[in-house]
Amino acid sequence: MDSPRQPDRPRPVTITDIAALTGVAPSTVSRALTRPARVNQATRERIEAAARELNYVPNSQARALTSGRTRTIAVLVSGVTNPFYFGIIRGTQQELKAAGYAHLLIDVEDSGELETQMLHRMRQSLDGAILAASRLSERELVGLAAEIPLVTINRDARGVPSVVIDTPAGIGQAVEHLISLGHRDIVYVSGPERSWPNEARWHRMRATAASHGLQVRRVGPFPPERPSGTAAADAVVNTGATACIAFNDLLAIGMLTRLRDRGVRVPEDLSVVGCDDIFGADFCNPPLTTLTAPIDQAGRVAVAMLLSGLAERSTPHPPRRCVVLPTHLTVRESTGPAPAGTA
Amino acid sequence: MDSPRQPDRPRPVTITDIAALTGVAPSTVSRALTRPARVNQATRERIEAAARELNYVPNSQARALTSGRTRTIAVLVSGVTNPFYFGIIRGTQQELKAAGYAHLLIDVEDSGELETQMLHRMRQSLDGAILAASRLSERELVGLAAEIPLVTINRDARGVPSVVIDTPAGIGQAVEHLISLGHRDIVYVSGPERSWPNEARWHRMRATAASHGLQVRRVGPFPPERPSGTAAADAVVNTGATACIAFNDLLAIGMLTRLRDRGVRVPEDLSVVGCDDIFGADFCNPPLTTLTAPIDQAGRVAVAMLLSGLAERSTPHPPRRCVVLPTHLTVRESTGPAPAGTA
DNA sequence: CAAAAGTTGGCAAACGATTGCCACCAGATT
DNA sequence: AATCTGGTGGCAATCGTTTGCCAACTTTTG
Repeated sequence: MDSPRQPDRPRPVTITDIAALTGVAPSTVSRALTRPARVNQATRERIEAAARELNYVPNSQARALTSGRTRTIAVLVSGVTNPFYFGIIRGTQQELKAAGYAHLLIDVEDSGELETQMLHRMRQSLDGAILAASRLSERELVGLAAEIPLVTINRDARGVPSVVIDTPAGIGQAVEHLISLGHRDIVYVSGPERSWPNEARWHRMRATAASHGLQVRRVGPFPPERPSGTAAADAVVNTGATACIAFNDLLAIGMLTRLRDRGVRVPEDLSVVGCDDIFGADFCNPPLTTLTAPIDQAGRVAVAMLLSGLAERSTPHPPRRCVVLPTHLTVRESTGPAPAGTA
Repeated sequence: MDSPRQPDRPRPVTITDIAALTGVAPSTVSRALTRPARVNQATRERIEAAARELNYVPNSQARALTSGRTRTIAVLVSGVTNPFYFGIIRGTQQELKAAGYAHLLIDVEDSGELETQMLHRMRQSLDGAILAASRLSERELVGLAAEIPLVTINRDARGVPSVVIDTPAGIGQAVEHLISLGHRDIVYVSGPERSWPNEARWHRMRATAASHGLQVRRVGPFPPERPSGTAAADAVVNTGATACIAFNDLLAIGMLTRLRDRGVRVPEDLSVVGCDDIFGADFCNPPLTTLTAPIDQAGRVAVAMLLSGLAERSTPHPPRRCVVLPTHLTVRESTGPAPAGTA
């Protein structure tokens, strides 16, 4: 084990080197650098100077070994294809960088298996994890949360801190918007059936419609991707409805493309509402009326919650928290008055 | 240091636990798990069974400490806002996951400072890094490459392996396309002046035009973001040109929005070409003619190069490689015949 | 002035794994 | 029968850092 590293790459500087240079013990160097109050100011300054001079960088693996903390947080997303997650990634990245944590990105590709497995395997290298759009059951989630500090996004599970974007509330606004435009026949274009937000959106839509004495229908489920918009659009056209709310913008944008190809005019013949207000929702054709969600903020808040939870460890029972972020309806050009004939 | 970890979180299983359970020495367990040929088959099977039973997961920090390898690769992007990097992130993520490496995401926000600093600080926790869109000078780049294995994307520096997307070749195609449509006055909408691809695109555009006896102009520089499209559009309109090629799609899409607001018809009054074919280029209004770049593939190839370089370490001089990925022009609806009056 | 209290620094034992070296034991070779 | 060889397994050092404990010294206090 003389030199497992490259011959051309110099051995990194260690606290022992600094100790040798300043004539103190390695332990003193360690303390000077991590608990400044623990050593004499003069000694500390000598050590700091030497560290700077040698261009010392602490070895985080070695540090993690004793301290148990790695200053690394994993962010699990399901499919890096979906622009929705870019907000999450951006938000978490910002906040983690600011706090001096590393950002480990994991794509679990919609697989609960992969999700559990990855988290389990990496739990020793992580201080915590953010689960954006978990496919896990409540039981699995709680089990994992016992292994490693967790915060979920858009997935409410008892006992696991979470950030949820209140799209359902926005759905209420969207339904009111459509009803006020004279629509009486509105369908929901469903996303993945086992997705928590999907069900929440559908329930709220039904409830709001019911409070106006209307019934709503549902088509799908469709994978929440652009290509599925084709089938979704066709399905909606077949229902004869005058308006629809899609599970997310990706699906809605896909539908827009198909409707245009079929010669169905939006919003004259059919009004379309999306969810999330992702990149592109404002410049598609026509610009999409959608539920604007504070996606970046969700990522930032999730990180903040996770880190604050890490700080106040070993309290009797960690304060279970759930932050709800509001959404609002952004009206653009994909919604309009109901066609006259059907009023 | 009795128990630095949480009281409620059980101490993870170590090779010592397995050793105790099977009655062998820890070193034997280590060998059974990492060099199966080195131990007797019977012993190995007992150890493997025990490991499985105890649900053993090796501690990667400890492993890294002796081996020097962390199985972690950093991906540096400049601004997670730019959809171009979505592709890079996706591509690298896929390939890294397949190879069993962790994906550390770092946003360096267009700052060369941050880039060097981050890489320098993390070099001991990384097996290598992928630099997408580096702002570093050639000298800095070569210096860093001596510290840690590097592969750059779209940044050609002598001695540093790189993947470059051959957008300049595509620019040639785009210019031919515009000339064949009758355009004689084409301007380049410049991105950041110190960006390597920006200069490469501009040079190729000028060269291609020159070979047809045409001169081209240049406006900018503009930050390669959507909002800058407003200023860019105004600048192009002022030139009186009939066609333009923008540094990237983000800028082009921003221009489209502005042109529409100003009542400038695309492509009737002005043809617009973008670069990259990012998410959204196909559904904006009008759909954008652009240079389709294999972005994901660039990420995948970069990872493959980096990892293969890692494997064949300690060869006298690492084979300097540079992979060039082709692009092609995707014609959509933002380009058309030059206006009659100007022909 | 002695005892108590507070500072400051060093020793050495962890953390969990890897690995060079050696010892032991078969079986093969001479 | 003595030696060699190859296959197995253990010992102990090592990676770089942290931290409990103690010793030495300084300062305060009664």
